[in-house]
Amino acid sequence: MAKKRFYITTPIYYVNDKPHIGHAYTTIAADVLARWHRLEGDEVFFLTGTDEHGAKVAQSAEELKKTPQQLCDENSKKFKQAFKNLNIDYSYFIRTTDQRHKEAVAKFMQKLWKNGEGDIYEGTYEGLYCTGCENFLTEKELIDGKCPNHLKAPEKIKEKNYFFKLEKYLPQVRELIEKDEIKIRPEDKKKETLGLFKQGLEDFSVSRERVKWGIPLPFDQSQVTYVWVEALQNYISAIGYGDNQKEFEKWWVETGPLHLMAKDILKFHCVYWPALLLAAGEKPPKEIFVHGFFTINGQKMSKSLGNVIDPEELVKKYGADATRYLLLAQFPFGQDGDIKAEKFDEQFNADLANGLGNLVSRVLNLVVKYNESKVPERDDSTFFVDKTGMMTISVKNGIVGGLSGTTAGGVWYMLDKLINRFDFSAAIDIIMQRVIKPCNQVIDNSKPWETWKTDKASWEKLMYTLLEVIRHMGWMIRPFMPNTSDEIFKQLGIPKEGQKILNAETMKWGGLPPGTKIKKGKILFPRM
RNA sequence: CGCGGGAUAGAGCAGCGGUCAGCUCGUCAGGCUCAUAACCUGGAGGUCGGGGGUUCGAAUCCCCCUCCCGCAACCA
Repeated sequence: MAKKRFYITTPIYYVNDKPHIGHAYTTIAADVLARWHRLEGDEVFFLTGTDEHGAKVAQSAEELKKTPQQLCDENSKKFKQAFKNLNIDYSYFIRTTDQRHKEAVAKFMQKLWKNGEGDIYEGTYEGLYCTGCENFLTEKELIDGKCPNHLKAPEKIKEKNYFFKLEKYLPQVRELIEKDEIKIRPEDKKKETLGLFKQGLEDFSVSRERVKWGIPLPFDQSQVTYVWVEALQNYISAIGYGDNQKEFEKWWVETGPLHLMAKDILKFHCVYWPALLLAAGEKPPKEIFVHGFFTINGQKMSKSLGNVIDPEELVKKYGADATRYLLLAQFPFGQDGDIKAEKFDEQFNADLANGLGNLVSRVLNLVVKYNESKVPERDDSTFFVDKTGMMTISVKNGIVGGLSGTTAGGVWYMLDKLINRFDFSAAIDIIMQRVIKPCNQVIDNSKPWETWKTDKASWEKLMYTLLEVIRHMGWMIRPFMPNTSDEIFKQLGIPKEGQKILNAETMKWGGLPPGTKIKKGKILFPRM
C-alpha cells in the first residue's frame, strides 16, 4: 500500500434530469474507490459535477419560464443534495457554468484552433431541424417522420459548424488503447472500443450555430461549443487547466485520471476525448473504467417506461450506507445487471440485518452480559478452526486471516486486490463469507453463553478475538458504509479509530485495548 | 456476416483448463438460545443453451447453431 496519488472522476451529469439510480451508482462506486485510497493514505482528488449547457436545458428552462441559469442552479443543487444524502465525499463539484470552466474551455478551443492552423476547420452541418424544439433531431427520434413533441415534420437545414479532425488522430489513439497506455477496462469494453475504429469514425462537429446556451468559441463568437466537447473538458478545468498550471501538472500530467462511467458514453471518453487532448498537446487519460447498465425487472430503465428508481427513495427506506451497499452488491461492477425491488429487502435482511448487524449485536451483548461491558484480556495463542478444518479466524500471526491455506492477512489481501480491480460485489462477498459467517460459526461451536461460567479463560480468548475481528470489519466496510463503520467503532468504545488511516499499524492484530468499556448502542440495521 | 455481451439448481449470480461445479435467497429436516423470530448443522435440487472439435482432462479453449439483451451522435 504505497503512498501515492489518485485522481478519480465520474461523468458530469446533465442537469436536465433529476438524479436517478444510475447517477447514484457511478458516483457511489467512485466514492468507494476514493475512500479506499484515502484509507490507504493516498492523496485523493475525487471529481464529480454537473453538465449544464445545451439546447435541451435552454428549452426546458423556457417551458418552465425560467432562465437557463436559474434552472441549472436549481437542478445542480439537487445533485449536490442527492450526493450528500448518499454520503458522497467528493473533493470538488464542478459545474460547467462555472466561470473557471468557461475560461478553461476557451483556452482549450483556442489551442485547437491555433488561428486556423490547428485541427479545427469550417464545414456544414446538415440535419433535421424542428422549429418547435429549436433543435436538431435524429432519424431515430422521429415518429412517422414527425417530431414526437410537436407532431410536425422537421425541416432539413444546414448550418455552419466547425469540425474537429478526428481522423488525423485515430491511428494514434487506437495504438494507445491497444498498448494500454490508455487503459480501458474491463477487457470487453476495450474490445468494443477497438471495434469502433474498425467500423470507422468520422470527424465531428464541435460547435453549434443555433444553440445559444453554451460557451462561445473563442475564435467565432457566433458559435457555441458543442456541449459534449465542452463537458469533457471538465476533467481538466476542475484541476486548474489554464489557470493553475501547478495543480494541473500534479493531477493531470503526473497522476493521470481514472474516468469512471457507464457504457453509453464510452465513445466520447475512449475516442473523442483522447483525440481532443492530443490535438491540444495534452496527455490522454490514463485509465477508463466502464461499468454496466441496470435493467429493472428485466426491462431497460427508462423514463417512458416509468420504471426509474429514485435514489432518494432508497435512501429514505434503507439509509445511505445500506443503499450504497445494496447497489454495489447487486452484480459485478463491469457488467450489466438486473435489479428487482424485492431483492433489496431480501439482501438487506440477509447481509446487513441478520449478518453484519446481528453479529455485532450478539457479540457486544455477550460482553455486556458476562463481562460488565469490558473488553477481556488479549490472548494470541488461540485460533479457531471450523469443522472442515479451514482456518477461519486466525490470530496466530497477529493479523486477521480467513482463508484456508493462505497466509494470515488473507482477507485484507483479497479485499485490496478486489477493490483495485473494481470488483465491489466480490469484495463485499468476501466480508460476508470470510468474516461474518466464520464468526457466527465460531460462536455457535464455542457456546460462550456457557463457557463464561465454566471456562472463563477460553471465554476471554474467544471474545477478545471476536471483538477484534469486529474492529477489523469496521475498517473493511468503511469505504462502503462509512457511517456504520463509525458506529461500530463507537460501540466498541474507540470512536477515535475512525480518524486514523488504515496502515500496517491499524491493521495489526490487537488494536483494541483490553479493558475498554464497550457501549452497545442502537441496532445497526433493523430488519425490514 | 455492423459491434459487443449473455445463456450454470425454483430465483438471482460466481467460477472462465484440473480438488465431489460454488455463493445468496427460497425450500425440507435437525440443533442452539448469546443475538435484530436471529444464528449453526445437514438434505433435496444442475447431463453448466444445442451440436461438433482440441486436450490425459472443458462450464472453462476453437468452430457452427438457437434464443435473449445492449449499442449504432438524448440518457449512469
